[in-house]
Amino acid sequence: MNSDKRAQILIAAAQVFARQGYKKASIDEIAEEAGVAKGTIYLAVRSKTELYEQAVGLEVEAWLHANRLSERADVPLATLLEAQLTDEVASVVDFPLVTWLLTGEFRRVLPERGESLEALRRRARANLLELLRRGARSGRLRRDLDLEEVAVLLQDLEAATLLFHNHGDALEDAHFHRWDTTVSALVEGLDASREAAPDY
Amino acid sequence: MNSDKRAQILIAAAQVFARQGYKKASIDEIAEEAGVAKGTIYLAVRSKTELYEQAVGLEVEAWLHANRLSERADVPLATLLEAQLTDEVASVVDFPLVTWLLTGEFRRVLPERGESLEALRRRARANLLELLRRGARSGRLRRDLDLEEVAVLLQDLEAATLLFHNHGDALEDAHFHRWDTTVSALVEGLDASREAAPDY
Amino acid sequence: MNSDKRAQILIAAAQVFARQGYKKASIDEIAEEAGVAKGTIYLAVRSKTELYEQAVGLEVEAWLHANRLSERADVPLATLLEAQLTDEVASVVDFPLVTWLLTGEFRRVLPERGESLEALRRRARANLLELLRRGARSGRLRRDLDLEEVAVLLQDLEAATLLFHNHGDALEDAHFHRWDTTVSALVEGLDASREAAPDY
Amino acid sequence: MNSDKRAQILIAAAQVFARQGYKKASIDEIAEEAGVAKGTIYLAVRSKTELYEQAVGLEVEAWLHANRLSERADVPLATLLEAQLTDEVASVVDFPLVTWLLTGEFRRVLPERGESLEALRRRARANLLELLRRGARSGRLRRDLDLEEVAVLLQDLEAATLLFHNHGDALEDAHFHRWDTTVSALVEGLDASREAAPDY
DNA sequence: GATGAATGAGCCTTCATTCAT
DNA sequence: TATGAATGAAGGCTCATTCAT
Repeated sequence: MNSDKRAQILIAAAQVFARQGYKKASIDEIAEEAGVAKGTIYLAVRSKTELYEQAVGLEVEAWLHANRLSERADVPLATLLEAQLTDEVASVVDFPLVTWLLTGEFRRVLPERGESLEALRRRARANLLELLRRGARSGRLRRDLDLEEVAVLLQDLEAATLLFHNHGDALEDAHFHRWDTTVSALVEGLDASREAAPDY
Repeated sequence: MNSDKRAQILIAAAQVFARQGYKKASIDEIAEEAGVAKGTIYLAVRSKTELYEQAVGLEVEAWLHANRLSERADVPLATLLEAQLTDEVASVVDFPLVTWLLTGEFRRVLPERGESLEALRRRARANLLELLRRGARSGRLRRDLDLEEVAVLLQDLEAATLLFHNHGDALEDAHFHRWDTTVSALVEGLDASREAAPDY
Repeated sequence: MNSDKRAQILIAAAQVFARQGYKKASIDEIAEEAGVAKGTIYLAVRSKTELYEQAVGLEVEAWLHANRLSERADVPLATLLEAQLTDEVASVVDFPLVTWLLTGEFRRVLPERGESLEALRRRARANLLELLRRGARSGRLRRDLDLEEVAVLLQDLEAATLLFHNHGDALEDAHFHRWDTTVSALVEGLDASREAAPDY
Repeated sequence: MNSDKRAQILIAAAQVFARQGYKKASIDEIAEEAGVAKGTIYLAVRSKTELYEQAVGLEVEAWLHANRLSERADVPLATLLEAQLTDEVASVVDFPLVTWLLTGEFRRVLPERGESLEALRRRARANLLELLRRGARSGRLRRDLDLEEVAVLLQDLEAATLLFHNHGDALEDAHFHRWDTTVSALVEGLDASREAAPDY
């Protein structure tokens, strides 16, 4: 299986899954969207379940790449983090399956694949985690933080915000105002200078 | 069809729909959950579509009843509204189909039943609307407000908040802090003393 | 089970079977037509199959009674036979299940009840057979005839004619002209004076 | 869908429909008769309704082909027509669905497909109509005749006769005697020499 | 006896999956 | 490797039949 064709299938699958939902999406429609025969899909994946997982996985990678970290080192961590969070949330509209992953729709569709779900969510935190690690290496982060845990917290914040986004209504302005405040507060709370004083 | 048995079926349907999603839920599983035979389902409803609508409808009623208005008249409207919004949002975790209704999942599942969707959403605004009407009758609300429109706004606020709630995580505290602010601002904006001056 | 109610059910069944065909007719519709509950039907018969047989049986009896023989003895046998055939054929439009019985539709519906079919067809020949027997007793019939066989022949003639009747079209006039001829020829062929001469 | 397999399915369907009637015939039984899986049926047709129509259609074609016109030009039209009618009627015993079509059973089964019924009946008149047209071209037919209407008349005659045929019994001889007379009369009535004199 | 709610086998149809080409 | 015809399990729905009242 040529890698291009494989990607072509997964992209088509992502589009159809986004359009129809998991159950209603049919292999027939995905094959047509991809411009291949039905059987070819089963050369790329073993089942519809795996097709869904792979499609989500590919979209996560594309989303991560679209939001990959810049190498600029002269910008304060707080600014970088806030920009990263905002960009990831804003770009997710082009990656609907990432929304499903972050908001838990994925779990409802494939309840028996919780493990796969967690792996994908973890992967989706890669950029944030890397950013935190850089902050830690440069000493700008409180040293008592579990970076994984912080990344999870930030991802949950993204998830919640992303859900807001889906409701393009009058609340959005109010929400984005609060968004700034929240992110600022969080990022400030991570600052090295706030490190808990040892108990002595 | 005995009313109790009908309710029993609708409740079972609500559980299975909540667990599996609309498409994946099977009449067989719903019948087993309800402890009746498959055919019995069709004594209560005419189709799976109607079963879904009725199950959502019943859950809306139960949710409205769980959050029915008290008759206390000595409490300020702003306080009552804020409490009502908070209660409705907090209780929705026990009524997953209400979540689907408010967040638009319903529309994805039954796109051809938009009318039914709107009717159910309207019904789900009943408590808020009644509270606003009481406020209007007692002169504590700006008279130039379209109460229906205000109720829609509040319902949208609930929908967004409710999506937050689904992520029972560390963000909750931060969120509830913002919640207070938002509701307060909204309710204050409705106050009679802010009424637009007539144009003369 | 009161005999009137039983008849009421069988008559309703006959009407619905005539309207819908065997398979499409539902016990529900028959019960409603009869003005009884579904369960009551099963006090009268054991199954839909039996209901069909009984309904046909009742209609055969009603049809035989509507065409019962007069006692006039002074009329030539040929005239009586011709009148009897014509009357039976003409009256069958009010007894649609008799049509089904005679034309074999019955056999297609209940292939495993061929025996019952034959019994009903035999019963439906009762008037003709009795007329033939009277003719035989009064010596007006060739003595070498098997009366049962002759009755079958006449019944088949009825069946064919009856099928013609179902096509209320331009052929009818032509057909009735031939009908006279055919019946005359047949009846004349039965005349005692034509009895085959012994071979000696 | 291979054309042979499609025909195989339609032929099997025709057999089962002929055996069981439309309602009682099951897709399962048809699939088994055809030696294919149930799903394969739905590669050939979209529904049981269409399967029935196509099966009738195929049988009509096979019947028309079995009775296709010879090219002999030296035979009188009356003789050709009589032979054609006799052949078509005689051969219909091998095409039971054609019987259903001509006698109106089709209409009882699929009352909502009256249009399809008419199209099939029209198609089933193709040979007769072509023969009439040849007669018209060679001047052997009254010129004031609507050939379609004449074909309908002949088809109705076939339908009625065909019903006779279904009772392979002692009446047949008598019937065929009348058949000759009727067809002769009809065909003679079509003769060019009987053409109505113009009104002047 | 009479009722009709309840049952569940059986039907048509869909679609994920397989496999001969 | 790629195809798509073929498969058959599974699902929504109907309706003959049963049985508690």
